[in-house]
Amino acid sequence: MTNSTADRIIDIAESQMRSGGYNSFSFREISKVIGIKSASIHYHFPTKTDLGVAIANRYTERFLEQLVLIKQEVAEPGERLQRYIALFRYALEKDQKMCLCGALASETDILPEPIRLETKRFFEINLDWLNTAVFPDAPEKATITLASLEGALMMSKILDHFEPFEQVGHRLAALFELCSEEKAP
Amino acid sequence: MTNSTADRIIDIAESQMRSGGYNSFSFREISKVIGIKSASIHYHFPTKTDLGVAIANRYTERFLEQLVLIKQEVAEPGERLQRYIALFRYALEKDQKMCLCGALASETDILPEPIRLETKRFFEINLDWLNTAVFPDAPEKATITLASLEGALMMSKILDHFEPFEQVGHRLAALFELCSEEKAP
DNA sequence: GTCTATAATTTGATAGAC
DNA sequence: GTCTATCAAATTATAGAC
Repeated sequence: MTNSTADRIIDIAESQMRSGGYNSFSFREISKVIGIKSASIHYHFPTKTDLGVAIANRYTERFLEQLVLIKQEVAEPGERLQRYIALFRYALEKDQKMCLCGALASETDILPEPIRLETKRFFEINLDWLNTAVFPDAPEKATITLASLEGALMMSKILDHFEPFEQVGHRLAALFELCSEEKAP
Repeated sequence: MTNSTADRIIDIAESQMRSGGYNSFSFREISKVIGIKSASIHYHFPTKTDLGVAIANRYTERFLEQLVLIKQEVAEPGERLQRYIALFRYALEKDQKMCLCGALASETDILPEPIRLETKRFFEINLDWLNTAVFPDAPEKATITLASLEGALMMSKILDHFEPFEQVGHRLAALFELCSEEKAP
């Protein structure tokens, strides 16, 4: 059994969005790839905003599934962090693309409101998870973890090399282990 | 004396690019804002790619000027880092926009080649500067500094709050001061 | 569910007058 | 340098047949 047409539409649109943002996917392009007419896409998703929300929602829900899985399978916070980093590494090395919500967050100002809210939700969910599952003590660590991973994807894409991402992943592990509890001046 | 038309074109296009990326600015929109016809813009910049390169180049050169200035005015690495962080804070709090090259790097795959290369140059220049002026000992720190600052802008934009950026800025300072020299397992 | 046909708008770009 | 006029292409979207 294969995917539904709606799923395939989301597949292709998501891929294009992760490459070039919200203004970089079109009904025509999607229709060419899957071999139907662009008018048919409107049957599944009446407007472009509707499709955009569906894409962001599926992406966030799938990501959340992985977060739940990690929490179930791994108890030790340091190893949970490694598994979390691996989610972003997968995006970079296998998909060779940005995190969808990272690509969208860079365009916050031009996103239709429903898509902006769904993108925001992705970041809130990730911060919540990091705060509870990895850094129960220091809330700022969740922020720098997510920020540096999103930035690392961006840098590895433009520099066309995995090294920036791996350096950040390595540093995050060190940050976790070595600076466990300190105070600022 | 006021700016030249070419400068004003770049001003507006840069602003739109920083809000929504490369596919988010158009000759028509620019022409409306500055009160000339879109055909006139082609006199200054024959193609959209030409304009895009000019925008990225001016942005990078201006940023580089600031980096040189910091190096001249401040000797202490920790204070240099504070001044560096302030460049990004300015982008967020005064312009209320992404770093131009951060917005473009997220769209690496769809950028015309000359724009991609100019964007890449921005990151290379920043890493070079951080490595020589702030972290002469540990090269990976430059990467996590730039990555987390770009990611912090992205997060503060989508979460619509300065807190993520300030948390990252605070953490970077702590990273600099407290984990000055350690080894990983 | 998918098609044809079409509308209305926007886009980057060019030719040539002034 | 800026204009008018125009173009070809791409965009989102709708109406209605099958």
